[in-house]
Amino acid sequence: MALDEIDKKILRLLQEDAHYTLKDIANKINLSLTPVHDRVKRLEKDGIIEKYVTLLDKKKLGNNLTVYCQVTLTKQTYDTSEGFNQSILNLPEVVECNYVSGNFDYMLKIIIPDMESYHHFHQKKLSVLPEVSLINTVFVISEVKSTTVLPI
Amino acid sequence: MALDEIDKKILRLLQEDAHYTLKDIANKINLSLTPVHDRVKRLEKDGIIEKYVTLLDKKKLGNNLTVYCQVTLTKQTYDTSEGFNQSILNLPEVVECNYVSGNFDYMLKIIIPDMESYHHFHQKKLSVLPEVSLINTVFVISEVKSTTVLPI
DNA sequence: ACCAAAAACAGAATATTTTTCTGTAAAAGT
DNA sequence: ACTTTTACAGAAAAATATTCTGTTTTTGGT
Repeated sequence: MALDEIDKKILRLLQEDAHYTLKDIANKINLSLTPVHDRVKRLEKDGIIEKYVTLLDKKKLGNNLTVYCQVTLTKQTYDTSEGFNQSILNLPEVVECNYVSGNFDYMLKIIIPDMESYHHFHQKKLSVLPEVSLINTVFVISEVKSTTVLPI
Repeated sequence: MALDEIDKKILRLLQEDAHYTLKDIANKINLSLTPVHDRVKRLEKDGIIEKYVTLLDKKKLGNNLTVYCQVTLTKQTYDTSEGFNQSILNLPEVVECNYVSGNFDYMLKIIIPDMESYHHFHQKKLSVLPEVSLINTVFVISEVKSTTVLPI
């Protein structure tokens, strides 16, 4: 499962644009179609390549507000954690949720239309969860960088 | 540029899997190829569809540590901010960087192999930036949710 | 209400891309 | 040294995207 330099080149290209054709890639790395095809299939099978997705413009979809929620639970038990995790998975506004170290238990990233929708989300969806004790909100004022590209 | 229900169905599918074929989509929403093709092209032209990317498994690539960095700048001036922003764009470990409200100025998300690499990143790449005054690190213990899918 | 224009769609033809197949050369294992 | 495996190239086949033609529906204006 070790990646050689050719695998890395392929992954670097595909991370940037999932619509590069095999020919595009083959040309860029000076190979024929066959090895490129075989390697991509292997990378998919091995799960290095997780999936191909389409990224949409959140603002053009009307999502003009991004916030981080720092959530503290009522208890730090397994059951409490699991209950919270399950609830979060059903909330589409929550695009990231991580259990973290520090002064709070979870860091959430929320993408939502505006302050009014956030108010509603906060009051009716998040703070109502029985596991939630405290929510500290950090508002994003300006996005500097956002990438799905991992360094290889 | 208003999206009708058909556009939304197409976007919902493409968000999940950029490799759905036009035929796949056409079947799922009971249309022929032509309207699906035309709509996708329009959504691309209008920038609703931003790009198609490949998501890789960060752990299989050896990135076993995710951290949030809460950064405070030395000054809140425009020049300081811009200088910091530019530096961040060149750091591949930083996958998110947002200017935020609250007790600190920036929230960063860092994906990195291990604690040792984070130590190096913190000491040699982040804290050395002239605009940086304070760094508070929040370690991710466990990832609960991470999605590129926006609610439509 | 009527007409012209535009938009949305279906089906077929074409071009491009992916996938499979065949074979060769290099590398690895015994 | 020999076999097996791996990596690759080129070509054929299959699948997909793109373009073209034409019909129906919708829209906007009079």
